[in-house]
Amino acid sequence: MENGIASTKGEGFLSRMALNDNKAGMEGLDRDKINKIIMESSKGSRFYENELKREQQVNQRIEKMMLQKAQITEQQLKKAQAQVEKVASALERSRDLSRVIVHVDMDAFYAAVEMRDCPELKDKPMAVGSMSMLSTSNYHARKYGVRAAMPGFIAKKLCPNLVIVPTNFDKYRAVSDEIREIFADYDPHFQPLSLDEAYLDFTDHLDYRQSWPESSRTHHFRASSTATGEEQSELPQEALPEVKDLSPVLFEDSPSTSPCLLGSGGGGGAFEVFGTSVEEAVREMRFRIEQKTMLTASAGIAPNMMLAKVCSDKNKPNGQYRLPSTREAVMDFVHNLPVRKVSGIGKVSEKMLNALGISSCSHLGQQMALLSLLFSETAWHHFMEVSLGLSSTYIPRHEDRKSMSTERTFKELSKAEEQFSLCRELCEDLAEDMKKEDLKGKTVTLKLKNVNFEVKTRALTLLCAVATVDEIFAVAKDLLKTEIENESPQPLRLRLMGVRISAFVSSDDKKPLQRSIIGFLQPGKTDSSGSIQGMHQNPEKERLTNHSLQTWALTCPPPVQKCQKQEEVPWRSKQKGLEGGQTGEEPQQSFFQRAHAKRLQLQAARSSTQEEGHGENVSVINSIDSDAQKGVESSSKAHKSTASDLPENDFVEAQASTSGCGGTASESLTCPVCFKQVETTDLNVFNRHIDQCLSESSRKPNRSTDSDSESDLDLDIVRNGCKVLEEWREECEVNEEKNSEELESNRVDPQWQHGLKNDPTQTVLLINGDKETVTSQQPQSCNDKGPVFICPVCQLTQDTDDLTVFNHHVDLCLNQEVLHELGGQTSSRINTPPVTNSKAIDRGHLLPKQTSKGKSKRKDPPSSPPSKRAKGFGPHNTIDRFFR
DNA sequence: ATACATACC
DNA sequence: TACTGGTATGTAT
Repeated sequence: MENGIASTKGEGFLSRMALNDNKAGMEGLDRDKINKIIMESSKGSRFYENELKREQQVNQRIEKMMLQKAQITEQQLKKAQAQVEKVASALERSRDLSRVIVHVDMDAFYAAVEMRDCPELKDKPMAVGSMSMLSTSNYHARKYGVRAAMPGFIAKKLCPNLVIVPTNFDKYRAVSDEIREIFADYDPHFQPLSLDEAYLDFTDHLDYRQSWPESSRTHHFRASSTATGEEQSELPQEALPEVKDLSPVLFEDSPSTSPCLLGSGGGGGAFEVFGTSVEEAVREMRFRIEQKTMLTASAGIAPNMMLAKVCSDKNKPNGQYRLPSTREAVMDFVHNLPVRKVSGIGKVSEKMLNALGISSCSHLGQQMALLSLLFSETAWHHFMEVSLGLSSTYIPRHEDRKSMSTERTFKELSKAEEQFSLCRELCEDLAEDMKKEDLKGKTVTLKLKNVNFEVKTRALTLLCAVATVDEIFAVAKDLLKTEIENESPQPLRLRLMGVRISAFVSSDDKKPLQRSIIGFLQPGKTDSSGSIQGMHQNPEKERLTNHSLQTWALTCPPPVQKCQKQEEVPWRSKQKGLEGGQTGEEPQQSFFQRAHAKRLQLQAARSSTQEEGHGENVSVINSIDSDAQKGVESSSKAHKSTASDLPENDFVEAQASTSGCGGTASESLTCPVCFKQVETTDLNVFNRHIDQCLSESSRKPNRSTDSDSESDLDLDIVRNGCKVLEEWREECEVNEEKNSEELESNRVDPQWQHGLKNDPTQTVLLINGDKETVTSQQPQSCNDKGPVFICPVCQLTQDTDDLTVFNHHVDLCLNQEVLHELGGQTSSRINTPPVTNSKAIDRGHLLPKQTSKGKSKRKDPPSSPPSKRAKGFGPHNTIDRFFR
């Protein structure tokens, strides 16, 4: 079993350091010679030593795997084989070849832009970046082995004439905007992967295109001026003044050249009419990109994303490749495809697979049984898909960002003081960025890399979302301080520091962020793949859902929200808007948080009408945002004794304690699914109960939603929230009585706070205002004198106080609405192959698809646009059923 | 919830 | 002299 270890690649080179030549433009290089230079340049460096260490870790992993492999019995293998075959056939049944997915990728993007803007560079080997690191290189340089992610100084050794141009991101961004405009003409929902890359679903475009007149498929060669903004979308058919076949950045040795350039000639008014086929459409798109930016792009056309991506590489640069939409062609294509070509399978995975004798996708298929025994479910399912040439056929809309960070590498930094001030700078930058996107997050992570390249991350999750410099720094500083202390008396010898913030909740607390089931039904796009592929994510979501519930039950109420504005009537929120409301960022919030927010809004709305009675409460509610903070601030002062400067802050753990509403008091917990009291305080017991409830409810009849994405909140409340909140309220009321006198002190209870004194303006990170807020206003929510349920769909008051009955009514309403809506727009895409693997759902984990590709972890939606999968809600699987 | 590793551009 | 920076996700604890 030692075999695979170092021998796999034949060389003694560290696999992680060796040249990675599986890139366009790097075929047939003298790898050995190049690797030798790379090694010589690196050997002995701290970087190298660290790589060595990491390589050994990987080797150990492999060793372990091989040991495991050696212990597998025929029996097990056989059994695994059966299992694998089952999954394979289910996957096979789900194969969807009906979509036309295109992956477009600009050729040597940054380098090409620089070459375009500085013709001097055109015939020279050049790269963009610095002596320390290159972002990309032109094709000329690639012949020397110079490529992206290689440090410039090594590149220089490989190619002494290499010209290194500093990056100019603003420029690339501008170009990126230009090409994205073009992308949008072919798929308004295209998904950018980076500045120069995107996935597009051409299916719809092609439908329309069939009936387009030639004039709409005619495109002119650009006038020699600079790229114009709009260009010729559809209309222009008349010759433009002067047109020339400007030939942008060509790659001298590029294998192919844009055909359209050849026939054009230099006369005035040259244009080209493109056909109606996919290839023509894609060629047209590439043509337009070239005319507009003087840069070339390559594209891949295939029935799914993974394949499209591989295809775009095939005829790069300045080429395209189409993989026919037949199972035959796909299997054939995949047969000899090296696993490393697949996005998501990187150095390490490749090496592990290699150790098992797997290098191509066909091997992958042959070894599935073994793989299923050696890898996680997620992993082997992914391998399985790869081997079958399957992946998502649905291009997820751009998802909201999940984190934001900034990090910096520098010359060794060992003085604590400097480290703190650097940390502060990073926080300033980060806060600025956060502000730009109007975000707030609850988790702050500090990243440190020492001079030996060892990386460490330290995170802390707060109860309240933060966004300002002071808030972020307060946390980061403490994290840093802890690390410094841990190391002392040695100093931390840092070479990099970074700060990240995640666990976003929207900054003005009104946006839900976590769409629930309704998100599944967004109009516009519907995944026709459905079935198994669609299910991949569901189990995962089930888990998440479950998890949110669990978490909720035992933690404090969500942060205080802005109470006014927004709809007065919860149910009435936004209506439709295929793209509308949910586009931007909607950080995440659990269903309960949203429910809570809604509730506050309700109260606020109410308060404005029925003054008094709860006058005080009202004022509390209305001033929460501004006042609660101050209140806490001042209290915190009282509590926090002395202020301190940078390094010496108290570090108060900001762990959420148990049970909601501040108390630890409750003897029983309310199940958010069945609404029953569960007589326990044991989290595990309670969780088990919820699990059970969830799996039961998931077996029940269907439900669904309308196609909007945010009215779901309202729905959630109706469905589960009210009752839950009510009980919750009751619980709180009890607690309130017990605690009302302690509220003040609770506010500053160290447990809830994480303060900072450093600066003059004391910053308070954790505010426990929710508690008071919630408790003090409880007595209303869903009803005062008995529940009044208004159906969020038909808007009619329902004459029942039985939640179950009410929910049933809503279900019916929704089903009708959804059917109506779907029938009206995408009837053709609702037909998804029927794959029912309720097992998967119940298991909560089976087939947790992860479209590999670090980026595309996106799980495809079950049968319709994903946008956001439900997290704060249980049974989405019923939705699946509904749509299958 | 954390920490660390992998991956991608 | 010199081996990035930003984001997401998977795995393990």
